[in-house]
Amino acid sequence: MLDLKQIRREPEIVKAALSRRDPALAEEVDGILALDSEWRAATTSAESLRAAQKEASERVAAGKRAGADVGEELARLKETSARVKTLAEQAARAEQQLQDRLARLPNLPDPTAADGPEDELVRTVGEPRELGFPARDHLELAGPRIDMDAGAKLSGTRFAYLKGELVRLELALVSYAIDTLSTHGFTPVIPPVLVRERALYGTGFLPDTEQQIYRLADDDLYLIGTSEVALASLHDGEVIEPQRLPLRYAGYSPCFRREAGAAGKDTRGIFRVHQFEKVEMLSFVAPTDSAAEHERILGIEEQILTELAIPYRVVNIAVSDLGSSAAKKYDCEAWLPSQERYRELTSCSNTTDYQARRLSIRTRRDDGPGRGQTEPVHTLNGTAVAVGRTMIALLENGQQEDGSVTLPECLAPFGAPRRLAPAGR
RNA sequence: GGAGAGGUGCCGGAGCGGUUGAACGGGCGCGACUGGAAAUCGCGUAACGGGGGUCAACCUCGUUCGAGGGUUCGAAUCCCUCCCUCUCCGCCA
Repeated sequence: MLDLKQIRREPEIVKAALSRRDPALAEEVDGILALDSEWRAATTSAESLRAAQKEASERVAAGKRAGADVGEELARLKETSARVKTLAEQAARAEQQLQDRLARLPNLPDPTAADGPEDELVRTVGEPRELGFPARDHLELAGPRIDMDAGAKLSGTRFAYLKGELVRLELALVSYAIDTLSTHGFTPVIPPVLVRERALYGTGFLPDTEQQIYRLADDDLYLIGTSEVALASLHDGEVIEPQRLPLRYAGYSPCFRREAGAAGKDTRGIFRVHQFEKVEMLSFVAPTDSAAEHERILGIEEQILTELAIPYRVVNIAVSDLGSSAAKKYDCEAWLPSQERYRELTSCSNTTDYQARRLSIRTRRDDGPGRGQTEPVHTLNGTAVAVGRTMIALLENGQQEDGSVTLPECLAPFGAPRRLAPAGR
């Protein structure tokens, strides 16, 4: 949610910023401003009449106590009451419309977010290995340890069974990620994965990406597509005193995505599936600190990729591709030998005050003008390890000519095998 | 799932339908007293929204007693729906 006061104060700046995403948004801002003045006019008249009503009401109460006849005043008040009701309804309707439109505006892009239309390459790290033999993809390397047929039979397309050593590898990746994040000050969290609408609205996934989200029809609950939803909601409605910031959480959860509209895309293997495990970072920081925190989170993602010996590159996502809540986003893309290109593995976003305003998560300004006043915190999120895709990258980059896979040393202490045997036929 | 109890400010805890934004107590902050402290006394102690303002301080109006509706001139107080907490029974990893 954008700050309505900012839209009033500097509409041209807001329009210019939103136009970077989509020129049509500037008009939307004008529409919102018109609704805003309508709402404020209605509110002012409703409230001043209500003030008069309250005052008269007190006179009635005083008169009754004194034993006076208040019949006439009561009749007048009855009429006032009806008018107040009408005016209040008008104001409420205007406010509802305003809020609905406002809620659909995406976040203002950060000035340093890439202009697009292409993402901007930030850096490339690590050299793709010269294999010297034809690359196998992750399904060939995994063999029966990834069972797509059984997954499809059980649950449909884009579901998989993971078996044997790959389960050990998955658990090790998760432990390794949690361990690494702990050293960076992130508190491990296992959140609920079924949430109410508010959590999705608050994080900006609704009304924006409705078609991506699984809903339980009978219970008014949704399956989260990322633990970001649950973690950002952890402080829903709170005022966090500035000395408690930053607050950092490492969420571990399964993630569920409908992948509607992705038909025919990445259909092979577990690159794009309806359910996967992920360890996610989420930070709540003072507004002045979010840019630095964003780089910090990116740094942790890069540390993990480096330790896992996965060649990758970092891109600054083009404004037109930003999700509605992000002001700026980096993706880390891993080299996949079988596709001979870089594919998205992790991602981190600075959502500034967009989610915090919707979820009413505030802190207090601790100096300067307006000291002691509450203002929304900034929230940021980033992938530590998206297990399925990380596994793909490990398999493909660690593959040997005989079809075996060498796995990185850093996972061994967490129970991962050092080597995967070639897939049996 | 069945039966019952309950949700009030930072906390505890009152509250005949009418000066209750909310008694009383505690906590916290400031001040007085003190060499300093304790004790004591005094003052203060919300969020959100509208309007005004030298757009800071501040002033003013409104909303908020789990949430949303309703009754009423007037609701923390009455009615309905939902959410949450606790106790007992049932079921269960």
